[in-house]
Amino acid sequence: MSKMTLFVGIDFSAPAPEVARALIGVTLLVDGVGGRIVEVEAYDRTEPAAHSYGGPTPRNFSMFGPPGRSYVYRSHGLHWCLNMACREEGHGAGVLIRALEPLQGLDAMRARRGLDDVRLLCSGPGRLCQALAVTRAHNNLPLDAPPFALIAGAEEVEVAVGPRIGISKAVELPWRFGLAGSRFLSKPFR
DNA sequence: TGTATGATCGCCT
DNA sequence: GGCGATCATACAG
Repeated sequence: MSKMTLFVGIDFSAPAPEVARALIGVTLLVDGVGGRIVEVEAYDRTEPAAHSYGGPTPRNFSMFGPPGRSYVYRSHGLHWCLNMACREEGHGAGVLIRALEPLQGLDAMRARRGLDDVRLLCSGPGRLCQALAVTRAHNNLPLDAPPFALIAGAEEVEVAVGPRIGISKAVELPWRFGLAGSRFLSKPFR
């Protein structure tokens, strides 16, 4: 495994579901603001719910570049969503970051979100990007260099698994992963 | 607690 | 021209 793809103990050249599971409990910061990752989803080119399904396009090209880079896209015309590219270069896979447990920069996040409730600051892919001020400017950047920072979790975590949310194809794949029992999930696991 | 709906943009067919 | 890897609000039960 290359040095470019291995940091915080995560090999981003591994398959998306493996990377997704490994990311639970890792702390993600953007310009020093962020928290612990509590919910993610895996996507892969071989499966029709993925943006990379069908090959590279102007929107999704960063999922086909080196693993360990960001893929940021706009959802429904108003929200930004953050992914981490994985698998080997050229494959087209990623992990969608769906929820964080806010830890650092609470005031900045509250101001950007326009609300006080910590539980609502980062409990959803669009919400978290608003709280961390992630936009198209953050697309296709290495995740182990500023403004991004990834910090390994200190303790073992129990990971819950279930079907992905908000998609209409490949609904049956159990590719949503979360920190079991966390109050900061976008939706509880059953 | 849940279902429905509008906002609003860019990519893909 | 249609359709989202969404969110906040509005209303029903």
